[in-house]
Amino acid sequence: MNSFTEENYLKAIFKLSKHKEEVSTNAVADELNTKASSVTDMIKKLADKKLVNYAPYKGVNLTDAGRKIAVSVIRKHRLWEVFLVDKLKFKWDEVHDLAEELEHINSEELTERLEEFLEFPKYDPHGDPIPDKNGNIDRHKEQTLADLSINETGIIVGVKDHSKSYLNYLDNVGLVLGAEVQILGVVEFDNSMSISINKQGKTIISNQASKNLYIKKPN
Amino acid sequence: MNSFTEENYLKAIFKLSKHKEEVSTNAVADELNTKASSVTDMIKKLADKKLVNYAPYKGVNLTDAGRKIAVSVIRKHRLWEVFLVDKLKFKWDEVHDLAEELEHINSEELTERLEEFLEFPKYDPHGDPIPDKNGNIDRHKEQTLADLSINETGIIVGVKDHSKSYLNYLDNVGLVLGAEVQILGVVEFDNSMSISINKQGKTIISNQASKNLYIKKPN
DNA sequence: TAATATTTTTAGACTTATCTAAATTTATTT
DNA sequence: AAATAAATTTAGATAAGTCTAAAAATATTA
Ligand SMILES: [Mn+2]
Ligand SMILES: [Mn+2]
Ligand SMILES: [Mn+2]
Ligand SMILES: [Mn+2]
Repeated sequence: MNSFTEENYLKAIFKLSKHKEEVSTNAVADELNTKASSVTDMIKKLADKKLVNYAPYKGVNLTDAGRKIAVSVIRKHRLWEVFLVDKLKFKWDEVHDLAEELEHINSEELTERLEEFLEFPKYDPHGDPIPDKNGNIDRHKEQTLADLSINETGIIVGVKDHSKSYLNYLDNVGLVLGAEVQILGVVEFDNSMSISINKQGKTIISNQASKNLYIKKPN
Repeated sequence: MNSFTEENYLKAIFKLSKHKEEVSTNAVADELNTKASSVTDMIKKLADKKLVNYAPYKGVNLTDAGRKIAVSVIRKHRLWEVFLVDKLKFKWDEVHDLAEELEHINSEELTERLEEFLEFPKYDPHGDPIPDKNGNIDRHKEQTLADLSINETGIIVGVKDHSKSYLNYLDNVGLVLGAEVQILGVVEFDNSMSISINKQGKTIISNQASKNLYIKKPN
């Protein structure tokens, strides 16, 4: 068995691996709000357990065994978020911290029954794909609202930033999953956008806001 | 905030307090499968936090603050057990260990929404009363099946022993919550009983089995 | 009541995870 | 290629929780 802490390190390394093959000590320290020296210690332990490949000064990456654990923790995190939002009526900006704890309860039986109870959801409340029990994940489409040009339209399918403040802001302006957004104009100076939401009105959003919204082009 | 470990000690002391005002170091050690020396250490810490009253060699008991925490952990434990059985279709002998973990997730909001989602259950799957959010608990009726005499009838309302093997056995013979039991005979030698369950057939059960079943007399 | 047994506490050690400060290695500038 | 800067690792401490073995206190029994 692995401790909560070990699971959190594996999850952090997994997340950071999307951007770079080799993950640096400092990147992990930042992600987990801890110190580089603590990261070095933990990485050595994970390397002893063959959950990461590690060469001093060269960074880490996950072994297959490590990746399997990371994905299973992510699977549980996202399933619990669906439970909290769909069944307990939490809002999408309230569930992350609770899921951060629930994700460490290790019981295949529990996870599978929860998944069934939730009717096999494919995405969590933030639009992130839920890995299946074999560890397969839908690759996330990387197109954001900021990538669209004038007059183009997109459907919101996910958020990149999961912070309470961002999610709250999105709620307030109506930028929720499934909303249809059309670009009315882009300010060249700061890339802020003027948009319509579900063909309604005109809203100005910053580049900071638009580049954190995943969209898909409508069919 | 208190650690999982502290919460487990408080819960253990609460449970043992039902039988004796002052709880002994060894009793706690037994309950938690640990050593007396570890218990002494932890009790000192809990005393520093004013969660228990402690006099060396004299035993411990909970302060109001300590009791409040213990009851809130028990409340969460029992609510999660209801969730696991009612919603996820676990059997009553499968839920204890999972609830042991879930009970430590501290969020009033979560607990209250869960309780609402479950439609404010009064009892857990083993017939134990669920404390309300103010910490009030129904006093458990202390009458067991072993207390009945020939021809008397009782409805099963709870189990004292929560072990997998006992619960499993009860399932197999049909001694589940709500079952109506009538005493057909008692063997004086070992107090084993011959009973009918829901007016059906004749089953022999040991004193060990009958004294762990809580019953109420029918109206 | 004195001897013995039991219970409880203390002493000292170990593990996990963390930190600060110092040393080392790698990267970037001049 | 030195010198300087940045990143990373090591050294040494600390805190939580646990354990074994020994000491101290309490309870039992003769
Ligand atoms: Mn989340
Ligand atoms: Mn999410
Ligand atoms: Mn239980
Ligand atoms: Mn129970």
